[in-house]
Amino acid sequence: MGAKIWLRRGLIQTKPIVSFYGIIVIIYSLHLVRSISLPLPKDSTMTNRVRVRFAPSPTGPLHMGGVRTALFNYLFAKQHGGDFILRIEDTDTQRYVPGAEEYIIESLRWCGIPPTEGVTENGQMAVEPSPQHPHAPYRQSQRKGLYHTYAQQLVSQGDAYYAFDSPESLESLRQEAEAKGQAFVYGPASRNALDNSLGLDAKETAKRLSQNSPWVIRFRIPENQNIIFHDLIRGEITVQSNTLDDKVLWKSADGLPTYHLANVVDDHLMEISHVIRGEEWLPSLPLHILLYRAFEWTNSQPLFAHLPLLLKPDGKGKLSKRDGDRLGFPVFPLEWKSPLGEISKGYREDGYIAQAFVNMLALMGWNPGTEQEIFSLEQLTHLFSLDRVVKSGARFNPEKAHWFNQQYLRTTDNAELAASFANLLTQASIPFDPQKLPAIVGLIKERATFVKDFLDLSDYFFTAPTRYDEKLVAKHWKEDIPQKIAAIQSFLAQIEPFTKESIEHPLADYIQTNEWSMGAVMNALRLCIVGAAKGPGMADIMSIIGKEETLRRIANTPHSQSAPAPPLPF
RNA sequence: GGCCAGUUCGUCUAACGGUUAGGACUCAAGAUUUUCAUUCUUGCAAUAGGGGUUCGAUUCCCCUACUGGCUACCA
Repeated sequence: MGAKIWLRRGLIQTKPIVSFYGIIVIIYSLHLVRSISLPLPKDSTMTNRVRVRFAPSPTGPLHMGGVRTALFNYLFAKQHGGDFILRIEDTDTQRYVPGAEEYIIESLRWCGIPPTEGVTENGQMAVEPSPQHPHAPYRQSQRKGLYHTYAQQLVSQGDAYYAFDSPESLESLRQEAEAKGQAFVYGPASRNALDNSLGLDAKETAKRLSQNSPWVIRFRIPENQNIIFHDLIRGEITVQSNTLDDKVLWKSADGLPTYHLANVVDDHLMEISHVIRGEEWLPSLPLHILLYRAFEWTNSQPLFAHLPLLLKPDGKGKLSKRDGDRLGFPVFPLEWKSPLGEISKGYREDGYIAQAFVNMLALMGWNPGTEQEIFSLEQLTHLFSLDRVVKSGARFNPEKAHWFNQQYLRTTDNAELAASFANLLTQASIPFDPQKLPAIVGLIKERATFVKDFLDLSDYFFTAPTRYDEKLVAKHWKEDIPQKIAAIQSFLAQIEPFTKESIEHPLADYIQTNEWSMGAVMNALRLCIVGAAKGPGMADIMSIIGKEETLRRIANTPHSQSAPAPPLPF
């Protein structure tokens, strides 16, 4: 436990703590005599620079869970003055989706968490190594040759072998086992009876390989070992090697490595210090640990942290694209058009402020231990800690997402909001005075969650009411009202200049000196000007729409001049 | 089925052996306000169950239940 924390500290400090590591090594060896215990602490000669990577697969748009993983990587890197690398894991040629890579890059950019390495300024993946991008290329499909060498190395060391079993034969073995209520495992217990190079001599294997028969390379899981490893979030985990299977490292289908091989090789070559990824990878960690060991890279092996998953708002399982469609909230940061033309909502297009989205994501599975909930990216960078990442999955709550946006909206500058509101008004063909927009926005933004709410919240600033809320009419348009409104009309006509200050108190005084009910008169006036029970103070509204428009609206209110007024025809 | 991880209000979470178990979202009530909203106050609401260890367990250990992930020539 303590060691876990110390290990982390050791890594992120710049001063050498050789003797300290020495102690840890001794403790380890005493403790785990017959077990493989990894990771061992870093070799003190290596650089202690924090280097993390976000390594998505371009099989579709980046899910908000993926964005959160990227965010945590970004925060961790920034906090330690390290590097945040984007690596594209496109070794699955079957599921590759054009445009997904660009989408990922654009999403990170929108969220304000762009990678510092792997992507050049124009948003393209760096292909040629450069001082800024020393490990290019960062697309695994372009690193193919590299992996082959390492796969061969494992075979020649005896840590991996060629397997010739057809997918069909494996499938039937699986079904057989399933029929008996068991699970088929291609591993220590079964591999000797299967069609692979373990039972063949070198000549025979070479012959089989040259015969053009399809082959894969499988990792040879060692037998009867307790594999003990550490996760920065979950602590120590032990797995019995016999329960693992001999995973395919090299595919015959497309002649590319699988995730497991490519991932370990690249993390090593790219000098990754911490692997921060989703919990779905936890079951593969023992395999990865074994791979580091086989390559004898344990001294520079990264530390691992597996993040809890994001769960559906209701029901069972992890958050998926369908939940968004079903419940009406975005699951993706940006809108996505699939190659088939299917459109998925995005937070950006739905009107979310990027920082609100990021803030919400940061608090899913992490918290600083205080009661503060609103954080700038800057603050998050200072406060973030893997120690405070929660272990259990977090159910996503769309309502809380609204709340975050509401919080950010009200602190956003009026001029900035006015600019996006102006676009909205133009689209809706509503004429407006750009000069007045910031003031209007300032009056209504506390009532809104999104900029798009402004439309309904402020319609009366741009157009006179055409309908009058019936309930309000019944409640506030009493028999004596038309007379009083007519009097107020005359009173307002005398006010010059027509500003909030010149209206507010004089009007209140006028009403009071007449010994009228403030509520009754003001509500009736609101009915004339707004047509509904909404909006800021009447003086605010009237000063913005101007004297002329104010008087016109009063005059145009049905029955405002006649007295007594019949309650119809509103 | 097997393996791994998890389990505190409806939801997100705090409390790293001693608290009237705290906060936030949602919901409800009240106050303020010329309306709506904001704001403020209050309320509803939780330690999965069972065993241990301990003076004392949400916290440590074990069992059970449940939840999630993985179990592909996908990542």
